[in-house]
Amino acid sequence: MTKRGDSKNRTEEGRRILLGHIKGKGLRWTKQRDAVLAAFLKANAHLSAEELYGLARKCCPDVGFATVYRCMNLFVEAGIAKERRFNDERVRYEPNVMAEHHDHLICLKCGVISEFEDERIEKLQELIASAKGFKVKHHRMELYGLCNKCDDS
Amino acid sequence: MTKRGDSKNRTEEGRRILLGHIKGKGLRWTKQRDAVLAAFLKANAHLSAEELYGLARKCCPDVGFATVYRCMNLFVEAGIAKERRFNDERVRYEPNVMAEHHDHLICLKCGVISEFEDERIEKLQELIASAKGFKVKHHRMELYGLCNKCDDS
DNA sequence: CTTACTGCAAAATCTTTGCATACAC
DNA sequence: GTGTATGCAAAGATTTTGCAGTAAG
Repeated sequence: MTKRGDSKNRTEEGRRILLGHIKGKGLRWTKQRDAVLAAFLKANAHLSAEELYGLARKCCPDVGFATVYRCMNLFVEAGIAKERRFNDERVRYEPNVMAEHHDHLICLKCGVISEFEDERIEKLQELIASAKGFKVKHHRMELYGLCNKCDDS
Repeated sequence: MTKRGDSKNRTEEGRRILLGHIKGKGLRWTKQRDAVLAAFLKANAHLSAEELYGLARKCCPDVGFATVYRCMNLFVEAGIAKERRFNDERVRYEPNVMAEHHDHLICLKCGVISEFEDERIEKLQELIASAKGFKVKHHRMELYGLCNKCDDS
């Protein structure tokens, strides 16, 4: 069992949080939202809107592109998704359920995205920022390079 | 005098490098390229294509938008400019002449972009990456927060 | 029944490209 | 002269929005 919890737990927790957000705001639960949510949480990856559109349509063919975007914006608002943009490409969405803060390693060849967390980095950032009179709210740290597999070949 | 050299030196060096690149490839030196280059190097900031367009037109009114983009792509190719995209906004260009590697602090309120360099960060990155079997090629580290001025108000 | 949600297509935004003309070399 | 560079407008790519119909509560 990973730090993040298994896929089943995450999916249940994600649905619970989203339902709370929806009820609290007088919004509605629809089969499209369910399809996009399921695709999003099951994958546990950094998917683009296009990829989510493809996945969601597998179980609910009448999902439109706009709905995927509207869903993802809703999920971000509800706190269960985070937007990421690596390598200046399109936005990708990352599940934010039962997840700790982390940064990313991106393989330039195969595109695999790996996550890491390092307390020393967090502390150094505070140090550097305060030396410049900045108060850090959030940060972004991405390491681009070659993963084990791609470096060999 | 800063680490980066003063604006005059940087401009001369940038022009020298670009001219070398242009001659080497059989390209041509035009007044538009000169105008965009001058605007870009004089500002020494993180400007968008739109901002560069505005500046370049001041001394050369017949510069088009497409030319600004074409120029900036050429400058990146020649190695005198770097593309940056903060906060998922549009691309901004940063002079890369007589400049050391550095990372950025971005104020969320006033948008000011400050640069910093820290050897400890670089070393930690290598450490973290190699623990994951990654070989780092480049990285991106951005701290978002409030600068001195904006935190007070 | 009320009004939020949807799909579609059109718009917005940023960047690149095609084309005929202008101009370095 | 030859071929690169330019401006313009049109096309691309990604994301958002307007609208009339659909459906959740």
